[in-house]
Amino acid sequence: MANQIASSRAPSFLKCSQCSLGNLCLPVGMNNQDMGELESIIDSTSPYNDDAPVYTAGQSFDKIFAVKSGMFKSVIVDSLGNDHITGFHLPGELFGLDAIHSEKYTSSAVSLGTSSLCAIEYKELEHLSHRLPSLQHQLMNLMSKEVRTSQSLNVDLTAEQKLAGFLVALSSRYKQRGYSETRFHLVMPRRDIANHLNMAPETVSRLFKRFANDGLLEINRTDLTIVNMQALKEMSGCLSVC
Amino acid sequence: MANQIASSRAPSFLKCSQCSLGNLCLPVGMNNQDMGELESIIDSTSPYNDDAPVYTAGQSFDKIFAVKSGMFKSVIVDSLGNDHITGFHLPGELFGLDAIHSEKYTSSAVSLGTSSLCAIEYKELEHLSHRLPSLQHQLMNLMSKEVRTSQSLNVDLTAEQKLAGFLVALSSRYKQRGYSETRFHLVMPRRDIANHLNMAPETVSRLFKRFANDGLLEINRTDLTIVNMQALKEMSGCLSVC
DNA sequence: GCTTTTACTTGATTCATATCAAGCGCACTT
DNA sequence: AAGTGCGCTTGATATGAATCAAGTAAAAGC
Repeated sequence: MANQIASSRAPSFLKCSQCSLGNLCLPVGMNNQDMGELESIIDSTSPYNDDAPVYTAGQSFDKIFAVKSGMFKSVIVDSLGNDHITGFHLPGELFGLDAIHSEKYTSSAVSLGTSSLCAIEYKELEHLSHRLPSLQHQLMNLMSKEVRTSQSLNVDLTAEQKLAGFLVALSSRYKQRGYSETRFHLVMPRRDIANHLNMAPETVSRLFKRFANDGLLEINRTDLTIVNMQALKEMSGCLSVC
Repeated sequence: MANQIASSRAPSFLKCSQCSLGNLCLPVGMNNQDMGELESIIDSTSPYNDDAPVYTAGQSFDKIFAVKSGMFKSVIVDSLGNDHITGFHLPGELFGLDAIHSEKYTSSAVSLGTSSLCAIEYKELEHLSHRLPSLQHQLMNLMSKEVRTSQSLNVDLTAEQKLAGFLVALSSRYKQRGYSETRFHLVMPRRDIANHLNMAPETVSRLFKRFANDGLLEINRTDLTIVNMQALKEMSGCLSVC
């Protein structure tokens, strides 16, 4: 299965113990018995179509979510109504964690293409993690990682560095999931990449062209092949990678 | 005590139960007995002088810290050696949480002026939070808040909006701590404000002048008075506030 | 008390990237 | 197969903020 091109096809796993994402997701470090307890509070949702919302900013917070297949994005809206994409979520990644401290979701989550989720009642998760140290440990690890990822996005970089870093980080996340690190589909439109990295879509387009001209990558619509990973890494300034 | 101007003078509290910051810090929601247990794993450190490091990026992670008095900043360094200030930490705030998921501190922490800290062995804190649900709850809340704060800093705003937002957020944090929300000292130099907000120090200087000319605030060296809070809030686009 | 340093201010110029404005091409419709 | 729409590309121009370059003023050192 490794090194196939990442797709948004949804395998219909039901149990954490049978899920191939266990080494990335909540069950990291858990024994079979604990995993059984975790499974008992997890709901599998029906698939989400392209652009389908999981929750909307302002709704009362109750669940966090783990991506089973496909991709989701988190979006915050400022007071002028401008969107900002705070992150893209790949299989095995959690989202909704930013809402814990408030009673409401502070961002909206939306599916990119067809995707599927596990839903976890946060109250139950919190309760269970009192009894399962390994679960609590992993939850803290994931939160800490999220803090760090957001922080490294704040660093002042050129458009070139930001896009290179984005691609390298995405590649690395696909690799962790058993997909090819050099060839994958860009599920999100250019507009979304641009928004997430705080640049104009035109800039993303121009940079892709330059990267291709310079032999760093080949790109055709959503089909991306990284040709010179090392150069991309160096260009990125190693913001969230290295 | 309320509404005095924030200073870096250090009150020498020893116990959480006697600390005025209990309503913001880790003990939120804890009963006296639980607080006693928490106190048993907390070390009070000797004061830090201006620019004194608490830890340096790369050091092995063992403790997280809570600010008792004064202010600290967290700094990450990219591969080119450029610093980036990820945050300023006021009394009652925790830092070091970004290091949990790795074995090492990923940022450096440095005192601004004379400041003091509580130090908490993370292993012990994690262990204790298995037994104290309220502690675990508050820890998750604080992490979640940190995620959200970092995310809102990523939103694409003009220099004007960013600086206005920074001042409004700082004001609100001082207010929570019982200090004046309209008048306080900017402990950090312009250079640090600029770095944190990804702008040039010259831009910060020019903006302060413009804000003063427009009657939004009065500023003299480090002494800041906010004259028109409403206008500043509106200008900020309500990034991390509202 | 004078010099030096450091932080900050102010003005002139440059530059990276946004914005504006067409145009292209693939996919979906009918 | 022609029409339509949307996402993307490409070029020309505008602009916000960085950089460069002095100059000022408060604090620190001698």
